[in-house]
Amino acid sequence: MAMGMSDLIARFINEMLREENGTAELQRSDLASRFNCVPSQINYVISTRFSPEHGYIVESRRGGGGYIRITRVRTDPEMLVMHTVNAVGEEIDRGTTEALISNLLDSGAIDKRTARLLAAATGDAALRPVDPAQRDRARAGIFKQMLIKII
Amino acid sequence: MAMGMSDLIARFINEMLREENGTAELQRSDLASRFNCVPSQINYVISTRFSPEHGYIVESRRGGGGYIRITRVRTDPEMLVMHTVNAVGEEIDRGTTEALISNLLDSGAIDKRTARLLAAATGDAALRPVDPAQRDRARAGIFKQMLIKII
DNA sequence: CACGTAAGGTCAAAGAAAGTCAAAGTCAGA
DNA sequence: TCTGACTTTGACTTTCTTTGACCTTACGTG
Repeated sequence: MAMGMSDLIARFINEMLREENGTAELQRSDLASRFNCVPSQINYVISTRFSPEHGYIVESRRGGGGYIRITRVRTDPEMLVMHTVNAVGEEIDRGTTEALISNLLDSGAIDKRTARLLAAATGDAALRPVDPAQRDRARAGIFKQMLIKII
Repeated sequence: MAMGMSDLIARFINEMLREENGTAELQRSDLASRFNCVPSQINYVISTRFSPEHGYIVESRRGGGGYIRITRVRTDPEMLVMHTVNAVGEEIDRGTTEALISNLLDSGAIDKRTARLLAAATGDAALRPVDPAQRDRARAGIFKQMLIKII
């Protein structure tokens, strides 16, 4: 398992989250010096792995006694899926679809296998036979039907 | 048996897969320099010999600490799925698709939920936006892509 | 209240991998 | 010998990470 600095930091934060079940409070410069990296790397890790889209709330305060608090929020999976269905209109492009799928995956609403299936069914390879002009409409139809049945 | 570069690389990867039973994580540029070839040749080997159609899942990440992970997923049920993939031609009608799906379900190759997803993605409701003349081709594309990724 | 110091925030540039694609090369079989 | 399939290469692209300079906000003390 390849592990860069950012992955190590993320793992550390996850550890904290697990130990204090669901919430981690840290000091940016502390963490940075513990890992021998620049402070802003902590922000990078947080914004790429603990963003709201990943299911976390991040609060912070500057100045003396400052901190960063990360809280894991568990959204109801069904709610999220329905929300996604409603977010899909008459048509949807591939990029947006992928983003929605990985949101669902990250938030735990669907598992990896399901994500792969959704991606497979709405991907370019699968839709190649469809007239490009209709592709986004077809994608929307397929995606929504699958999501509806997922629940 | 002539052994070109690609075959050697493939053999090497198979070795890794065997040693770490079923999963190999590699770094493209590393492997490339070990075999004195250009990095993109690794992609060639992977796409010709370790594709999903061959029964592998390939995941990767770019950037610092990037990697390519290949996982073998060959079991009996998967063989059946692959068999089904190969049975689907350029186009397929809804009835036949449903029959194949319930075959897979009956044989235990896929579970009920997966069957529902397959049916949802290839059903009339999902394909309504697609021009009727192209529908069977689209269905075939979607069905096959999903089956390939089902593993 | 002003101001110094101690946090954290932002952003963009540089660096590190992997991906894509098409041209050029090989080679076995008709 | 010709042709088509498979390989090899390399230029260019995209994505993710690391770093650092500079900005903003909160305390706490004189």
